[in-house]
Amino acid sequence: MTRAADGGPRKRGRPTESEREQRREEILDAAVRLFLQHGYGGVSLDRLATEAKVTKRTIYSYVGDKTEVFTAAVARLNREVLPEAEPVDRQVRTPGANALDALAVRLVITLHSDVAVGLHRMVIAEAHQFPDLATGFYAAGPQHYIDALSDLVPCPEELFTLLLGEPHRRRLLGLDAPPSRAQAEAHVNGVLELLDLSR
Amino acid sequence: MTRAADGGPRKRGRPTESEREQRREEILDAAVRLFLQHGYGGVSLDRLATEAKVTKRTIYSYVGDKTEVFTAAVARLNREVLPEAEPVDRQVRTPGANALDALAVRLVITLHSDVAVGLHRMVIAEAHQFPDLATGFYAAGPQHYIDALSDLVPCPEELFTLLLGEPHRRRLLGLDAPPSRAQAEAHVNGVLELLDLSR
DNA sequence: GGATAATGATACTAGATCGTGTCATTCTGT
DNA sequence: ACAGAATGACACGATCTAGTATCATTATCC
Repeated sequence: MTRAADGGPRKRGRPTESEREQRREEILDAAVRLFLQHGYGGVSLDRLATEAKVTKRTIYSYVGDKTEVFTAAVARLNREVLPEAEPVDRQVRTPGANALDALAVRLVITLHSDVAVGLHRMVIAEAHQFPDLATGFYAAGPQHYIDALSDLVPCPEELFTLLLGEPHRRRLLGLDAPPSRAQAEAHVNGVLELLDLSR
Repeated sequence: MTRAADGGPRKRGRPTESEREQRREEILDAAVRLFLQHGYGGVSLDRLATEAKVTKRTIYSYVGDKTEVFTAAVARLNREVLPEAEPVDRQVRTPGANALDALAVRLVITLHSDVAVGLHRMVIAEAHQFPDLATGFYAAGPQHYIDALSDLVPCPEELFTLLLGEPHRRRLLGLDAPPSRAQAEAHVNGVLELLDLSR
């Protein structure tokens, strides 16, 4: 157990190899946490260093400058949110009567989560400064889900838009709490009926 | 013709009354321009002062500190984007066969404009720091349009969501250009047919 | 005409931030 | 055991920024 785990001051000097392997992960963990909460401009490297229990020079040697830290944090968030859609492929292979329903509910819950909404908001906010992140986010997020839906319905893009809907816009604006599972299911049912997709 | 109009240095000393009336407008014009392009954190008061051809002290006496300038700029943008929806009321009073179609096209074009998308993006980006702006934006923007649609269709919220759709999400991410009128009309037709709202 | 108010130009304070430098300390490789 | 690599603690320089102060200048009020 490293001393970092119990919050004490990290010991000086060259780290052991096992510590080195955790180092970058710990830095990005802290970066994700801070960027989600305060945005790119609201996080200083000094604060990130303190939060990750590391010095700025270590951040530079493990990740790079602030823009590279942000890029790496967003990439990690993309991978963190995306796995929730992987069962999609299995669902497609065994399309039961409620496969669409199950996928839709999982999609709604996942994309309304604090992490997914925070990522979405962050990428929108910094789209000017980091256009590549916006491109990657849309491909790995919305487009990925739309492609998954395209095997199940004739109007995947419209279905995806409606599954997020105004509740998701309000989430982006910080006006709502994430929906409960019951609320997500009710929303999905309403959308599927509206599009005549109920079985 | 004031000297400000031709870009020269503004004369010193107390301004005439007519100059005073324009002063706040000029400051907010510059603020809107800069905030839309660079976001809240990307605009310094020095730059705003230069752009508005005014000194920082004048900004403070006419509008207030940076947060108040931002609030005033967003309020002005809200009023700037919203008037496009006012003909709604007249349309409602004389619901011809294509009243819905005309309103929908105007809504799509307006809300996909650079100004409207920039405002939307800015409010999302600063929702944490300025939650009241997010509330006001949603009421004056999306909710306003949804209310207008509620007199014409049984599913106004879903129709509104679809009228923006994925193209609007991509606009927020800076991935697309604003749609042409022909593209907007085609999109509206597709959405109205999908929802069985075509006359 | 004289007092007062408001402004531009300029400088300044105080603080934050990015990125780098120094030095003692600790681990790795040989 | 010993040289070199990597780190924490600390400091530093350069830059930027918000907000305020000073002083000459110009308009308004009486």
